[in-house]
Amino acid sequence: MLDTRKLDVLRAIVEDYVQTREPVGSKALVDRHRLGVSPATVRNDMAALEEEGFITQPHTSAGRIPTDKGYRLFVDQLTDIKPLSGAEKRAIATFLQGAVDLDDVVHRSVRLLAQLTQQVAIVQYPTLSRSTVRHVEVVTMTDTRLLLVVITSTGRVEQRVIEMPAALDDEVIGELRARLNSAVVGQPLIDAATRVAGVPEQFHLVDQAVVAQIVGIFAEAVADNRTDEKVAIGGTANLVRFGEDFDLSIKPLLEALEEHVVLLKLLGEASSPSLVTVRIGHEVPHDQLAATSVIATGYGPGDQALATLGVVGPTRMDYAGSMSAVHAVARYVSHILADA
Amino acid sequence: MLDTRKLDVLRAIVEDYVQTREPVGSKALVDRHRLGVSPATVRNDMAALEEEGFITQPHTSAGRIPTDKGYRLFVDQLTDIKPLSGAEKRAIATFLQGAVDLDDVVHRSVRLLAQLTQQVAIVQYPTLSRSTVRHVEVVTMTDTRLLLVVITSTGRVEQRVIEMPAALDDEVIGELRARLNSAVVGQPLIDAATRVAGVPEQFHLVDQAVVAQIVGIFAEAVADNRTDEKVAIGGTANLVRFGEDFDLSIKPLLEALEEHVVLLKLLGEASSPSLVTVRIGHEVPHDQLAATSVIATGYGPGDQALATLGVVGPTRMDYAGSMSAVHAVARYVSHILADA
DNA sequence: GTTGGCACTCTGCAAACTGGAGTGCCAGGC
DNA sequence: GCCTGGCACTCCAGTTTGCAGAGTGCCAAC
Repeated sequence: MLDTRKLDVLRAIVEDYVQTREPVGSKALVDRHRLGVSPATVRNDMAALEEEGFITQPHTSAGRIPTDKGYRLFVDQLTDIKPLSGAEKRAIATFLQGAVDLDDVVHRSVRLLAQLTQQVAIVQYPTLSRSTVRHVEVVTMTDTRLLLVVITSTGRVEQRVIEMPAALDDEVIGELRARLNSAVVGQPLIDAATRVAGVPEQFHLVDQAVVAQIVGIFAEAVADNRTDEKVAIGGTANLVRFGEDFDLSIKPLLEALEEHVVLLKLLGEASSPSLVTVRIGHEVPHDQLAATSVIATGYGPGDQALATLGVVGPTRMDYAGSMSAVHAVARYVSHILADA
Repeated sequence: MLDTRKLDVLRAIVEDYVQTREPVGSKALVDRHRLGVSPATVRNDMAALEEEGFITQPHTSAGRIPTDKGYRLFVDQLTDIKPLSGAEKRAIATFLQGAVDLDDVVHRSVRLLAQLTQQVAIVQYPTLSRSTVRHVEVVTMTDTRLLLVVITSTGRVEQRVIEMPAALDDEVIGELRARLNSAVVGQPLIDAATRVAGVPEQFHLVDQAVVAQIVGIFAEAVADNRTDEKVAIGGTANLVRFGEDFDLSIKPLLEALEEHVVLLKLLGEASSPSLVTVRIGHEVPHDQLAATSVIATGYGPGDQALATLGVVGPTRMDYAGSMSAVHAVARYVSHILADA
């Protein structure tokens, strides 16, 4: 039904349309590509492709543009993840190498991704749920105020200020620190809340009430997955191009970028870093973004997917280039996290 | 030269133009405002105002629009910071009250500000330079890897991973922790680097080299004012309105929002929270943003200005409302920081 | 100093027009 | 049987033209 020439024609249409942003006609196609046939033949192929729903005409007597289905076929069969050039790889490596902490890694990644793809880039912070506790610190601020700091294996730091109903001895606080640490260090964060449940009863009766309260807040802070919603965004200036090139209104996208919950839904489940997910147009789980595509993949130390990163752009985008950029950045970030 | 009626006319022009987004003519003015004179008289006043450079005509036989100079006069003399309603105040208070840590305070503030003003909101994180050290924590991660955590009086947490050339005894690390803390706790962060200079020589000769290296990185991290550039941005979706209502291209603004250094220049020096700064059009220190205005003020515990927050919008904006919102949010945030 | 009137200017919008690009189809050729 | 050149047809996009409306500046009268 679709012989190789028709596939070639589809590929040519996608490539031209991505580049020129204009419906592409049969003549322009044979001029720009060595198809070896005449415009009339191409027209017949186009009619077949349109019949199958891979391309469409904005109006009679206009050129063709790919449909979402056409992009899908293009992505699935007609394009490979092209490896980046050595120079590009080196640029990525050196750019990310300089990061001093997790925040820095995330921010550098998002900038890099935005610059490489010329799209809007999104990087989710590594989820806390699958990381382990590295250290718990209890700091006295005033008599009745403590600061609880939890450091995780991915380098994230959670902190919480606690008001106590009564002062605690420095000694007791030292003991609390020790017991909390021995209860949870090395354990998955997700288990931490239950692991500390027994801590208060290890204390003197007089201190138990206060300790129980502190431990309660600790458990709460640790169970709180609000922080899983944390994301960094970059390349919003590229949105302007979307609006210009494109009839696409950038309003829904800007709104989505403000709503981190929505964003995370766009990025989708964290997949393996070696697997790049592409969602095209209506496949994106948000009605108002039917004209945008999302390219995403997971990342994390040792290839376990802790979080997702990716780019968002118009359906008419350079899929091959963006996919390889996303893939490469995810690999390097994973690498760095494994080191740190 | 400018009698009160002319000033009234200017005020009316600004108000109408802000609301309707269209050049305002003499007839429309007398219809919408009780000026008590005829259109012809208003026309004479308009001619005078134009002569003085407060208003201008986009083209002959169009209505007038305020110039930057006109807005300036309006802001300086014709408008007062109108107090917010009780309901608004309560909304601000409850919305900010729920914050659990500094990050949360900043993010809530920026959202709130964006929502109140319907502009793009910017909140700078409290500068580290003027805050004091509350606690230093040294955490062993592996034999040759330490995590240094510095907690400041404004609730910010700085962390740095350190690779050591050789392992250190737990005892030595404990001593290091104690000596670092006693050297800098309660001291201004800005002095911390010099205050720890003498720490290494207090150690056994065998450990001095390694300790010196750690202290060096500590000093570096603390002196690093890279973190002063940290800002949160909200309400970017409101940019769409700017583009629509307005011939203003949002591109330079989006670019500025990506460049935190530029942003901070826009916000300007942190002023007292009771003093709201307004920069109008060409007064904004960025050529490409000649059609935008910035309203900013400082905030910080006890009215010492640690950082700046504000909004950015088209020169044609609701100055009175935005100024009061900026003022109110700065006050509440300062209040919360003083508490925490 | 204020007002009503009047001639003039300029935009913004709609309708009409035209050139060009692209298609579909068909008959002829390899 | 598939490919090709030719041709009539369609539709958009950009331009021109015309017109109504809004606003101004100026002047003479109050």
